[in-house]
Amino acid sequence: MPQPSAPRKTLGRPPRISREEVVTTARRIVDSEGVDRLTMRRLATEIGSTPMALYHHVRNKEELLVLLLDDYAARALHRPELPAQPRERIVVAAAAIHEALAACPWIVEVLTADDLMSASALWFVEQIVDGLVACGLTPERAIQGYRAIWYYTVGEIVVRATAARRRTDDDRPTYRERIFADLDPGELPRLAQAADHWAPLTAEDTYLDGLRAMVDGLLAAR
Amino acid sequence: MPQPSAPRKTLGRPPRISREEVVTTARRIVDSEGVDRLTMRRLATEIGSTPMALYHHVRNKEELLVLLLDDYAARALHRPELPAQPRERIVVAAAAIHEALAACPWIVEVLTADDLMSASALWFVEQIVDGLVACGLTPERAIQGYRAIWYYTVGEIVVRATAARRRTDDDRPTYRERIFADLDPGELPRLAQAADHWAPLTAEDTYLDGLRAMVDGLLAAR
DNA sequence: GCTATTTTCCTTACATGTATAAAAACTTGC
DNA sequence: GCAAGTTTTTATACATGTAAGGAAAATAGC
Repeated sequence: MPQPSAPRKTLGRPPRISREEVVTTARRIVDSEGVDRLTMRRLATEIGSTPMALYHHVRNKEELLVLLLDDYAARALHRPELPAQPRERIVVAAAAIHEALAACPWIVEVLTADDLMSASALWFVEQIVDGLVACGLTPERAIQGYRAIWYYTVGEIVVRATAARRRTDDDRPTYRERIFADLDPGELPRLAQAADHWAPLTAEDTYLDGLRAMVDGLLAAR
Repeated sequence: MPQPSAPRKTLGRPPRISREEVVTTARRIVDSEGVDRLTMRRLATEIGSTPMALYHHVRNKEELLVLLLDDYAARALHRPELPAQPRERIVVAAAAIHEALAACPWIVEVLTADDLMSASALWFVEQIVDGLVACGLTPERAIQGYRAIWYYTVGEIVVRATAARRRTDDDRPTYRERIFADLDPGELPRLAQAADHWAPLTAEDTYLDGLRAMVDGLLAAR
């Protein structure tokens, strides 16, 4: 792993490829052919090297994907005009992150990363935390609040993306469908009643509603 | 794939293993040696068969894991005494699901399943939806509310589990640590201020706080 | 120039999920 | 009993991530 700060005149065999080149090439593959086509071998040949050489610049494939997400965030996250009102500021900042991530289908495998992803997302995090503080939360509470929002956001994206993947994967009846088919209306009346319109309901995009609810709830807890 | 309803006197070569046997054996392996040791080959030899034979009883490994989760939920989800007050009922039901899932570390890979997982969890879902309706939400809103809670719950578990995995994987400095190390307090004051106690804060278990906030917010939206 | 050291790269090998195609073990219709 | 059809099982093969160990290419000390 190359040291970030190497003031020395470089010792050892000089590298022929760089971490940046690896990431850039990976990005090109993902952009043009989808994340499924990104294999270490493919990337290696594309870059004119061997698979194992990549592992000197990237810890493993997962780290490569995190770096890609990072790179993507830096390009896709444009800072919007934020409303002055703190509560709205929180909502808009979170929604901006959500929108960028949701537009990036391959992201799911990485999204489970620890909190705040890339450096370029930090500004949004700052806005959210600051908004929560401006609404009267203590700094600790504000951070916890941000995390709650982040959990909700990740959950929404991951669940929806997986559901979508499963749907295209296959056309046999889903587990869900079979379960809903034989619901006992005596024991589970609400679900039985909802059985028919469950699918359309879950297809709706209600991220914003949930987000607002979460923010309202966080602020009401003052 | 065996038909659920096969009234006929069974046609074709009689099966030597059953889906149930596959799941049961898989469960034994996971329970005793962890989910990492569950490979299709290992499972096959354990069961006295060949890897590809399993694929006649289970669509693929992911489905096997879903079935395992199902099985786990059926055993681990005990219906608690629910409070009479609807708001508290929602919280307790959701917390019960969360507790069971969080106690099951291998679950993450499956947790991204479409909404409501196993049949045995449906009762909890019913309680949540019913509680929301009892608090005045329309049935549609109640289902959306349940889904928001589910997203939050999945996000919490997935993010925390992945963070934990990454931590044990490696002891090199995290991405997060490096980012926090050089925060610009001018641009990101809240984060810079929080940099030191970010790690302990994120280690805290605040699921319940976020859950209450979400529920409060959902109910306030009436 | 020569050896030691350091860093990067390459070769080989393995475990894994699973696609494909053929074989095996049945029932049914004749 | 035999051909056709159906379902399960097996054998073989491939793509993938990556571990292990050695080769290559540079610098540093002599």
